[in-house]
Amino acid sequence: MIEAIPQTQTRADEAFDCLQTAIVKGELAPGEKIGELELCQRFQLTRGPLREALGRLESRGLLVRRPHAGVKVVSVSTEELLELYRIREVMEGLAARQAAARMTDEEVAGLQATLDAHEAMIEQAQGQAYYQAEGDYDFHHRIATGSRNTKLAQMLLGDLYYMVRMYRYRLSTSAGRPHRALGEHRRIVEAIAQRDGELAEFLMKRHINAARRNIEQKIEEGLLSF
Amino acid sequence: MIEAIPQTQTRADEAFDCLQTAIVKGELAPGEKIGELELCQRFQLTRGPLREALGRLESRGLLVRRPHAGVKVVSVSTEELLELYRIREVMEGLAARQAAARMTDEEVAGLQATLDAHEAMIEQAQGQAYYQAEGDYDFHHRIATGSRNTKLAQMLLGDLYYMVRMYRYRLSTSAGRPHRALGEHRRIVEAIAQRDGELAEFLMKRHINAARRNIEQKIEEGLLSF
DNA sequence: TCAATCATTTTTGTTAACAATAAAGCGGAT
DNA sequence: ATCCGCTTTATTGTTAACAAAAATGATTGA
Repeated sequence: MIEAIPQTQTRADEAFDCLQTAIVKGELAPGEKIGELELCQRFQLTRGPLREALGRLESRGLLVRRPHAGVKVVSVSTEELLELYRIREVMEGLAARQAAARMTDEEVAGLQATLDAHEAMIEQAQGQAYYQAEGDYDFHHRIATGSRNTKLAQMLLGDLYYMVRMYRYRLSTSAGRPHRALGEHRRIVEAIAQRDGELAEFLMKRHINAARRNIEQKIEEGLLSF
Repeated sequence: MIEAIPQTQTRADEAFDCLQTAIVKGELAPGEKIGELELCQRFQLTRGPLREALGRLESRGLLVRRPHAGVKVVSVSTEELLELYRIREVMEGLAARQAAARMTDEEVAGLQATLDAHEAMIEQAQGQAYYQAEGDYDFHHRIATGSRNTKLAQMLLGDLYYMVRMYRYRLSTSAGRPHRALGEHRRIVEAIAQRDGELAEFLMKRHINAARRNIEQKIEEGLLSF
């Protein structure tokens, strides 16, 4: 009974994780036709589990698959990234509202703690992009789970966030504006702590809206062209 | 070139479709442990494609799968159905807003035509539940695609609507209130036709909110207990 | 020289046999 | 009699061989 969790990770699960991170990190070029055999020897597995993983990834929209024509990673555009942010705006607004009503006090405290850690990280490391992104991801992750809305959390954590991260890697869009984002995060947590769901929703929507406009601006400046 | 679309439907696709409809229609009981072999001979296919389809369905949250323990259809609760409507409210609100800005005039005309057909159907058939549900589905379907937001449409059409239909079958929740819903639909289309995105979003949110409260009321009356 | 058709070859889709794991049933001991 | 442990068994996970389809390349005709 040393093993508390049996959790026999199946090969298909491994394949799914490996491929997902590989796609998100851009190690697999978009549009590139990629063979199953190649993937097999690359990730050290056989075609059965691989195909199962491919099916899951296709279902999630990370790659497209034409019968007998192979798989290729989805092509991405800046327009689609902006559309993703529009979806995030309404969904995470809902998540914040429900989180304000349903999060336990302990969860709220944990949320504040992550913000403190995040602030220290920014000051110390001058806002290194990686930790910045990681902190941001942690924040939104906690609120999504805090909503206690199973399907909502599933859609955000399982679909949208992976998509956003993929686009960000592809377009090398660092989150930018670390201090300002942190301030917005603080206000959102404040509203949640006061159990003010409407305010939390409003602030979260404005927060994501600002992030989207920030990307739009960069595009106009030609910094994100590709 | 008689064949415009090659579309070699693969067996895994067939399996996916068959299983999805079977789950949605409630032909597979929730919680029931169901063997792969049983599914194979039931749908006349082998385990390879079947497993691929199972992976996709698991990824979409229609069934859960524990390693070596088999698959079972997700259990559902009225609370989760209400949560689905909360998600629909914000997502379809967004869809309506974007549809107002992006739908072509032809699409708007088509939307109005479906509403006319729907109205005729209701008067003639005294609002038979099936056609009622079908018309409702068609309406929301058109707006989702009309938003021109690829991921949004994918999430609504590929995930949420199947979920909602499954819950409705399980809880035998007929949509109810056909005339009132039709009127709400008309107002939404009106707003879209006038390219008033904000109004369309507001009306759509209120429409879905009303549907949710209708279900809540039925639950309180004990009509939906199970 | 270019185009079109046919054969080759690669790659995907499918199937069936094999291995591993967990559930279930049986037996013994307390 | 009940509980614990072991063995059995059935089901899942995996692998490799097989079949089919499409892309590629060469050859032949115009």
